[in-house]
Amino acid sequence: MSPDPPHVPAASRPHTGRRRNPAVRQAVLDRAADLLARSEGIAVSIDAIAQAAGVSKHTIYRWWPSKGAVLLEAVVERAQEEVTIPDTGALATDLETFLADTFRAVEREGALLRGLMAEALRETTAAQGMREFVAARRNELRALLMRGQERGELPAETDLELTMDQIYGLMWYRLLIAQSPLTAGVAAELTRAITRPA
Amino acid sequence: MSPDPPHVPAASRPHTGRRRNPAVRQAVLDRAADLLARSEGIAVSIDAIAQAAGVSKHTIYRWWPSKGAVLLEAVVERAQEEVTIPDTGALATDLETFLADTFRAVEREGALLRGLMAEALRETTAAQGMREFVAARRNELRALLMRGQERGELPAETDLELTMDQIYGLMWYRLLIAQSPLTAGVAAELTRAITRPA
DNA sequence: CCATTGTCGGAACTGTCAGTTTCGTCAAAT
DNA sequence: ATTTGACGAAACTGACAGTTCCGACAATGG
Repeated sequence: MSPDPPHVPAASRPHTGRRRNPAVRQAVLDRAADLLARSEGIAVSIDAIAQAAGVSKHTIYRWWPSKGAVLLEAVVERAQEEVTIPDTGALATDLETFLADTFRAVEREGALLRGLMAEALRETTAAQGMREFVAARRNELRALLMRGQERGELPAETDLELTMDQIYGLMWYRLLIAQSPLTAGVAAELTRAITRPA
Repeated sequence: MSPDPPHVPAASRPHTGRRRNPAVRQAVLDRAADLLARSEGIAVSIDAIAQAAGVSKHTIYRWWPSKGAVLLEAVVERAQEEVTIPDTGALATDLETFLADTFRAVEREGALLRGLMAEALRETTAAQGMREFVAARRNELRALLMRGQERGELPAETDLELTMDQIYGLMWYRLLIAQSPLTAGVAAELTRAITRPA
């Protein structure tokens, strides 16, 4: 997930030469996310990111293998502190809160996620990274659902993987295809549909 | 959906000059679909389609406004006769059959749909066309679900739009992101989840 | 038969963009 | 002071979408 420096100093010789400027990394990621979020539809070029960040293209390609990798890391960094995993003891409450938080974050960073998806569809490294990112998010949701299932709030025979596909599927579908909103109301309704008492 | 001829003959003067060669249209669409289905991951270029179809690029751009439009029409044409809408009188049976058929078609033309999605994410006309295509598919499913709802096989308060988002969402999610299979078993399980007795 | 209208292939062209390379500069560590 | 490596500037390559120009050819109307 983090950038892959091509010149890794050997363990024996700790370091020589000028050190990497951390401000560069941050500037690139921040401006990449900004540009992506702003320029709805139009693709964001590496040149544009470089110029906006006040950084040379060379430097970007020193630390990231491709444009997709930059976008991916920008998304991951933004998404990191967006959603907390609730644990109130009631599945319906936990799920609705989680979904509402997630949807809000997705609505805010929608253009960014669309741009990332576009990249993932034409570049293997971005696709791989995105699958890892998505898997991490799934793990959070799975834990939440399993707690509910263990408490008997969800039938034991419910296939959680399928349920998660329905949830995240709906989210991406609305984001990418239908372009319909992901409101708190949708979170509530979806929660009702999933936890519908048997 | 159909190509938009830039030189529409006026109604008063029926036609003059050489007529359009229908074989060209078919060759372009067929080879576009083939290339798209085959070249998993790598984008298909207009030059490649033109060469494979034995047609000049000029001719393609005479009849289609953009690459996305070509891909879209190729997909639509392939999808036209793939799925029939069952009406057996039992929602569970109808839905499972419909989903199994749909999933089989999607599995077969997965690369094609991914290519189309990539195009739709960076081009407005392709995105617009895809939304229309998707809406048409939704209408079929909606009719199927409504019949079941009227028979009381689905609670009256079930939001069909949300249900369809869950179904098509799962499909696209697996196709685009998870890259997990869409088997007949998934169709059965999803049907159970949707028609779960209250 | 012949002028007109429009289709088609070939090929050159423009513009954009990802990714590479070269060069010169500057900072940190020995 | 010398080495190692980070950085900017800028030129470059190659791919590709979309455009334009040309010349050939086919259908139609007179």
